[in-house]
Amino acid sequence: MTRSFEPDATDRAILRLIQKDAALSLADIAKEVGLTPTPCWKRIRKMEQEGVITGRVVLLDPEKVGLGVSVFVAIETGDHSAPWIEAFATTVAKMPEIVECWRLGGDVDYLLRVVVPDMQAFDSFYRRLTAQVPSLRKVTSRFAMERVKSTTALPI
Amino acid sequence: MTRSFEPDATDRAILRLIQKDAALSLADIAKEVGLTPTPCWKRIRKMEQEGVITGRVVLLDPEKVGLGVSVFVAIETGDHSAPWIEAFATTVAKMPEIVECWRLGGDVDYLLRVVVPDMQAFDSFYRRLTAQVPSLRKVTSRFAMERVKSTTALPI
DNA sequence: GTGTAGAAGGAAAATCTTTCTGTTGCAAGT
DNA sequence: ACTTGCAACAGAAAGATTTTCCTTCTACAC
Repeated sequence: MTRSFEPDATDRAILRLIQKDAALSLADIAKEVGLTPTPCWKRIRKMEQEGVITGRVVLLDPEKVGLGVSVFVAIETGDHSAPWIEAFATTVAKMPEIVECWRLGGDVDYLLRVVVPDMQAFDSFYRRLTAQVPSLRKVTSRFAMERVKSTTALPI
Repeated sequence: MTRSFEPDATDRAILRLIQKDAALSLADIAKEVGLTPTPCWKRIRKMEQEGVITGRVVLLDPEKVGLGVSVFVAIETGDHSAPWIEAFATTVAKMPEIVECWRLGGDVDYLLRVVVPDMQAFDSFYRRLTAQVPSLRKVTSRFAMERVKSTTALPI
């Protein structure tokens, strides 16, 4: 796979800035990277069109909105067929409590992060998950005690 | 812990929208939630001041910027003292490849997600991590094969 | 050398958004 | 019924984004 996009030092500088704070005005970004607003805007638009920038979002404090409990769920499946994988992905997509789902190599097949208000809500989620997904061989839930670090900024 | 902020249905509707797309104009948001731009803006500003909204960021496609490899690192430590915990948190904060770090309850003490360009870069990271952090009892790395789901939008 | 094409930057104007002002309407409490 | 407080609205001002057009620089051909 050859990369279609090769950001130069200025592109990277812009990305580093707006990965941290997308509310910066073009004037501010431009000043930081040593350009005027126009070429800066052109670079950002190009990166949006090429799909390098996939979106702009606001981040919320989970505690403040009553969603302070994160649980990691490690799943080992007994069925590795394509239809099972596809059905599982569909189920995952439909459950908003699942904010992350990764298919892994090795002993664990899937790792989920689930966000809920409290343990009771997690229990309710857990029942729904295990009821809907067949062929689960082993499901291990680990509760997060502390969010030591969590960033959306990639180390570019 | 009593929640200082109680969002009403309109606040939640606004948050659901801008969690998905923060580039929406106030006019668009207002139309969606059935308000005019001004009260809408006041609600958003209030939520920013109260810390409910912690930031606005752009999200990047990891593949497109050459950071397509995510690795989950599960850590069991032999030292559970406060100074060790603090030193570990400091080290984690300083390593930009670590995009997430959670302290867990149960058998695994910490779970990290590490983002790197390739396996070689992961090896380099791994060496640096194990060299800098003392008293690691067990470190298990699992490579992500597929990002089935990954969202910053909380199920509010 | 000279000419040309393409890429990247910049200035200024047009357009659109955000932010602020003052005002109105509604609901709860007296 | 009257006040009080909150949340909404309309419209204006301030500010940001987006467009247009122009200049510069480099690479390549003649």
